[in-house]
Amino acid sequence: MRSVAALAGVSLSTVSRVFNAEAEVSQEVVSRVRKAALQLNYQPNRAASDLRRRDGRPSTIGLLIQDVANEFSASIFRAVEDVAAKYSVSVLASNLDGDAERERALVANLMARRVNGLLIVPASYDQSYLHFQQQAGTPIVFLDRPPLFLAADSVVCDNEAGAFRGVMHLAKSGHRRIAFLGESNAHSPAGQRYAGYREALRVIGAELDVAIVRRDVDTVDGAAAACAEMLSSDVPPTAFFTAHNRLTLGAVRTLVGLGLEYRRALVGFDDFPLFDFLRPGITVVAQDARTIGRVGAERLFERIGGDKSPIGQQVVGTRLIVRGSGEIPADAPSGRPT
Amino acid sequence: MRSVAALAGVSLSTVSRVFNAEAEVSQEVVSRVRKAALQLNYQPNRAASDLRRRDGRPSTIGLLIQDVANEFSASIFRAVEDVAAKYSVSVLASNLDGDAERERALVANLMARRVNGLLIVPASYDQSYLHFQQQAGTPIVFLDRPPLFLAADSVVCDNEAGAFRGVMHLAKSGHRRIAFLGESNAHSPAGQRYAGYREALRVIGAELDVAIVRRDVDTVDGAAAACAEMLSSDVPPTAFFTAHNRLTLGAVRTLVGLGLEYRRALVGFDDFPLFDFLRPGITVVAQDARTIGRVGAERLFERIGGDKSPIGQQVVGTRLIVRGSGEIPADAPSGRPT
DNA sequence: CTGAAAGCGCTTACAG
DNA sequence: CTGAAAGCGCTTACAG
Repeated sequence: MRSVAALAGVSLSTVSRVFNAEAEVSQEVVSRVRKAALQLNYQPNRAASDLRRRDGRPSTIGLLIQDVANEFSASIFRAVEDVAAKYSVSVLASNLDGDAERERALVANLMARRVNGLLIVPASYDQSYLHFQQQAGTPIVFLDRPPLFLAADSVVCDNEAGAFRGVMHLAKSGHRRIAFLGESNAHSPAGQRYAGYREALRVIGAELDVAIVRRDVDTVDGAAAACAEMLSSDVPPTAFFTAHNRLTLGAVRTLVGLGLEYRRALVGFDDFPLFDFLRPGITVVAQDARTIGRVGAERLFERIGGDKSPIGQQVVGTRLIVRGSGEIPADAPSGRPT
Repeated sequence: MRSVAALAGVSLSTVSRVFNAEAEVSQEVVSRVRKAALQLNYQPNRAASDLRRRDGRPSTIGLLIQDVANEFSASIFRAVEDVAAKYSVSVLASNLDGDAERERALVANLMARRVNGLLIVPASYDQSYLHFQQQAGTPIVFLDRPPLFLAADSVVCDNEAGAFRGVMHLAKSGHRRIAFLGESNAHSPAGQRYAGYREALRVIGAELDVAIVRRDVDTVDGAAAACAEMLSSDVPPTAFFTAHNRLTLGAVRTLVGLGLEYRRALVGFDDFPLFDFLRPGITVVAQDARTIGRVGAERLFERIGGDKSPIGQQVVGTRLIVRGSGEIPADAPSGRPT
């Protein structure tokens, strides 16, 4: 910048003005400076200019998600980036993989960078450590999971209501012996989905049988095994409710493997690509990650803009998508798989 | 920082030393400063420290991909972030959606931020504009597509060889009338995949029939329609080679819709979730986005580290995954669909 | 409309 | 081992 000023024969202030306000600088000088800048291949340094500017923040937000290789995380990222782009803000994104320590390290990093705001799908159980960052003036919005031990905005989907609806949908086809497969992470949405399952059982007056409830399944293989085990029991379930798309995949694999895909009903929480291409199509309670990301990002930008309204939780609805697997009747041929 | 120094009764230099080198500062002073920092809830400002440091770069790389909602882009992002995390470097990522203007704007933004390096899956046709940025000392590595009108490192998959292999695989089951569906973007990998297709036809001595070649299909619906049209012709193809997973989806939809999924062979380029769950499973030439991202990121960090070796292109192999759809014989019941 | 000066929050020789 | 001073590349009152 100094050399540009020298070459154009003006002061640093003037060069700065040319690259910002543009107003109150004469045409003649503007073109002289531009020419010099071009000749020297000058590029303004954003970091330096941010530093001197009012709040000294870099027009960047941080985004901490679980794993961008997941549909859900990827959709959130995409929606967030779209909103951020509208505000000419960049996104610094990282994957947590459920690692709470990594979360803390990345948050510290983002704070040292003075990001304008933070969007987070937390991996940690306790987010009270973020209180300092909030005090320091960094707005934080939680996605998918509400904060624990911290007052902050959040955007979640109606996990309990969605699960309830999914299980009631199975009951509508006559099912009363409905298995539950859920993730182990008790403080995650999995807990609420289980609550919805229990509530549905209560409403239809079905008994809760721990033999067909598994709340410690985290992988496709685990779900496939759990599903097979339940099916080989003396009183196998006539329907399955899987609380995560990964677990739905496992259940599908086992059902297809045993040739039972048209004999046992299945409703999954969370959609997945090609679920509509399978035969039968997989009936799901779909959550809208795109909307969760968009709404969360918009909330964040309101906060960044100075919005002081009370902290709140926004709930994004789920949608039951009927495709076949969830409408298989309870009186389809039963008994042990052959 | 100033108040920390005041509270601890030391100079700014000392505070700075405590938060960096840590060496040559007495234990007593260190603890005094730490205490003051804690009390004031002090957080160092990375931007300011970067500015004063040797190269003034923010330990950040830029990543421009097409659309993180795509499996391919997401896998690249994930691999790049993993490598960057190893180097304690953050990733600023944006989606281009094939928009060349957006690409230029985002590149300018990243350069103004003085990112340490740039990874790009270009949307533009001509990347000569990046020459300035290279001169300014920002290493650039291309992913998926080699640079045009610019000398830069790149990591691509063996598009032509992969397509060749996929088509040859179809020929092995007796097919000679093999349709091609490809994207319109001629300077993208689509062009090379088409070249592989043509080469395979040449090798097996089959004639190239433009009636069953479509190089302007970019959507699932478009592929489904093109596939249906070809099937309803007087001399329909006995097999399909689709040069993109989106197009493979369209072909599958049409084949299943017409009940022909076991009568026409199909090999697709690029895998997709659940292709292994479909019946028949979809045989694909899979590219390894994860490896492309990892290798590209590692190359970038070598360059950032000062590596001056000659610019080069690294080719990541593809893998033929046999699942059923590609092994359907040419003499399966043919004729017009009923 | 333009320039000289101070300063953003930090680091880095240079003294002591 | 510690401090005073200069400076990273820019912006912003304050004069003129």
